Amino acid sequence: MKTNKDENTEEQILNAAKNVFQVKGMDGARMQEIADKAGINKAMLHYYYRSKQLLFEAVFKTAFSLLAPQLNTILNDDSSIEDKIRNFTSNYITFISKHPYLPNFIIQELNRNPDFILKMKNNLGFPNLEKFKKQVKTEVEKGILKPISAEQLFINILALNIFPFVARPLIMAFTNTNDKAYKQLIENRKTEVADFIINSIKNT
Amino acid sequence: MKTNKDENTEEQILNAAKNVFQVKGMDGARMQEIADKAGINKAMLHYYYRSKQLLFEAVFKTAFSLLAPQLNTILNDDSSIEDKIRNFTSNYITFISKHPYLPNFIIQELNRNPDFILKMKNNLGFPNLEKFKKQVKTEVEKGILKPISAEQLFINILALNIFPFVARPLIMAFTNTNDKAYKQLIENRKTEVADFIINSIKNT
DNA sequence: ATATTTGCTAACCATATGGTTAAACCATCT
DNA sequence: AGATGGTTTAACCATATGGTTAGCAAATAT
Repeated sequence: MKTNKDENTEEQILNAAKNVFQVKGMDGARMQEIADKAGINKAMLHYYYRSKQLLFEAVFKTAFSLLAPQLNTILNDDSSIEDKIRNFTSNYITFISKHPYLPNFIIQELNRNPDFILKMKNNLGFPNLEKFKKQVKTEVEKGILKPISAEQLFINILALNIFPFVARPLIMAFTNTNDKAYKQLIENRKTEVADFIINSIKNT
Repeated sequence: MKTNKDENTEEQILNAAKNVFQVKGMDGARMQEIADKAGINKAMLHYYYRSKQLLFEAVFKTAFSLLAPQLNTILNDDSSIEDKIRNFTSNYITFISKHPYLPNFIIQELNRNPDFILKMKNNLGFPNLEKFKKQVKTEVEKGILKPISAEQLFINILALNIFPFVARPLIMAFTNTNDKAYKQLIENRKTEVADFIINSIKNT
């Protein structure tokens, strides 16, 4: 019996859980707080999701499945490496700006429990580097790009895009910026990061 | 009355606390586990450090004061930007390889409690960008470097060096590498990251 | 030698927390 | 109307957890 109201409750729980888990992590999150945010009784959490662990996994999976497609953009379309980098950098920073807790949440929880990613790997749509590797190799051979391994390039792209969100408090302290200035700094990166990468790898 | 034995106990606690806190974080750490690892009674933790919070702060401060001097290397010596980047990249990756939990610990806990860094900012030896900024400006004006803001360059350097340690489980999954292969990949970055950055910013 | 301070432990405490239960509620079907 | 079955709640439970206390042990001072 899936009335509207039922679906709402389940979704409300997931939403509240998303907020709490992403901000406080598995260990810091409290079932009571999730229930309060969802505006329901704590017992409902268990009615719908059985346990904290399962509720957490539901949140983690939706978070991860939000992030993965973004990566596939750069891996699986047919444009040139340069275009891919420009597109990805701009899109990704825009995307994360709307979900600023996402990368940190995923990275943190994977460090807490590295085996967790094995469950994700089986999912359809898990990022796969094969096409990207071939493409980098081809463009290097053609002399479009300077020699670089696809893995290292991929890591660099991720690092330059994701790190400013993950290490935000640290960087804000080092660079002496407030929220507004940091937002601007991130905004600038939408094009600067791509330029930075392409400057480095493109043959002239 | 600081006998050897006393100092040993206090240090043993700090050491055990370091291990537990760095792996499990403030929320995931248990006082009992710290006591067990230190081989002493739980009450001793409170005898020496009063509360979990204070013990945690002691750990955090030592961790942070281990990391900060590394950053000052790149900021405050007199070599050229290029040399700084080469030195820093190699040294930093070597250093972190010996303390792999450090960056993630600091980043995670700062996200949990951003105000925490204010306490650090007052410490002597807190990284300061002023000299680095001037130097970048000078080298850009001289035409040695392509135009880039010192802040963005600094963020890029940090990102490329630190991110592979922070996001290790994620990257291992994406690139399909095991522990050994990942270690090699990191090893290669000691020079490749510097090349990557310098390629990007140096005028030819 | 004795008193005193310091280091340490076992037992205990109050509270927080994830989870359960029994009963109430409410919509739908007969 | 009354039975049925999914949904929701208040009250409850067992355990984990940070923290405290009273007293012992050992070193230091007198």
